[in-house]
Amino acid sequence: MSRKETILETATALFAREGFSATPTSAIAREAGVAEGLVFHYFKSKKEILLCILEDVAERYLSGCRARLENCRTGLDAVKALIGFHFEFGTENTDALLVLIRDVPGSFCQKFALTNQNSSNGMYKILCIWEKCIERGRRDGSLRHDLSPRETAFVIQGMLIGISRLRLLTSLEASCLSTQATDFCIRALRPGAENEQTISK
Amino acid sequence: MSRKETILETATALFAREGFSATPTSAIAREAGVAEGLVFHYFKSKKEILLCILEDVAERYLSGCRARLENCRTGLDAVKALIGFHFEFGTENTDALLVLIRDVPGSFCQKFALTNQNSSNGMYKILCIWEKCIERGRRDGSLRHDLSPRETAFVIQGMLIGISRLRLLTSLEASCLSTQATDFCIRALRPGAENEQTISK
DNA sequence: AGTATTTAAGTGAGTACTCAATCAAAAAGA
DNA sequence: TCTTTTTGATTGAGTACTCACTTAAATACT
Repeated sequence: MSRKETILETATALFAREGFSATPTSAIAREAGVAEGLVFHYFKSKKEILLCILEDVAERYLSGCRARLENCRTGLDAVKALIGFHFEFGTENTDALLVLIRDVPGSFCQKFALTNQNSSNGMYKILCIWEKCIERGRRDGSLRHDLSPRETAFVIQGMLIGISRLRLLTSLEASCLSTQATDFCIRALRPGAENEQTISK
Repeated sequence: MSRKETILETATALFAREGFSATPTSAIAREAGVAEGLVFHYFKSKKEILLCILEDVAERYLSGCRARLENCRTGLDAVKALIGFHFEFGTENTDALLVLIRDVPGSFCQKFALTNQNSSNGMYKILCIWEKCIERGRRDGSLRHDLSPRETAFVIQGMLIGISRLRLLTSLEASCLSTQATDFCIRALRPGAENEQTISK
């Protein structure tokens, strides 16, 4: 592993544990076993380290989602595949995910906000993937046809990140959570009794 | 409004916007229109300000939940009431909620972790409230009887905070989200087709 | 030799927090 | 009632320290 990679990985672990602002670059260098100057040789600023971590994790998450979608016959299959992948990814990338959960709502709000539907925005891309899944399921009949794709996508995405967040804060075992969350979603999305569906409040 | 309250409110707004670690006490004092020393007259440390904010919001959320539960006949009613309250609370307390979402996973992890099921822990108390709702709904038949209360509570709580988080990051209108989330949950929790329920993956 | 990597020793701005000193108003004493 | 004492609110300059980042020299590689 290159020095640069070592620095990135150390920073990821520290940002996950202490948060971005509370982690000094001196600590990153110390933990990585390099001089502090080297950190600034590879990254022009501390913020760039964070952006690098976030870009990396977003890209891996996105490509993982796309890979899982390839063998899906129906929209329902796709939903199951994406949820399964989400929790798999979460258990294998706890640190990176924690950084995302902790520090994205940070001073980077403008940059990452979904309001500017910048196509370079990872979160927005994932929302679109979910949206397409819902639409597909509606068409092929594997999901309820009274779902509104955009809002449903929003609910699911919020739910998945929220559950991961809660899990990371409580260190509950994930295996069970993944199936519970999947079942929960499937029941909410699968066709059936669409007319009783007006009573929300 | 007393000076102390002014300081607390200013700190809440700044922590929500910039994050705890990235907000200097000097900024709190400046924005609140007081001398920096006064901040430390009322709070013995910067961290104590954060704890004060978090305790306050947790307490208000909890008492709000309890109040809403009083007029509920069934478990299903309770679920609807709690979800409705969650989003109401979120729109009226965006700043405090943002602080919670941003800075609870912070250096306070031990303090707030659900693993130590400290009864003074707000998050744990809310989880318990949800658990009781599920159990109640199972008994009175308004919710599926194959739900496992603890895990379902976990999924719902994660979902609610996750959706709020996503909303705060994207400033989407909340009214629609509340009903969407409620419908989603109701469909997942309401009795019906319990035997098809084995196929999670 | 010459280029790329790595280091140690800075630098100055900014940090949380302290403290001695005012000031106004309440409490106590006459 | 009028003075004296005490109290708590408030200030802002000061302290010790940490921060992100720089620089110039040393080391390793080719």
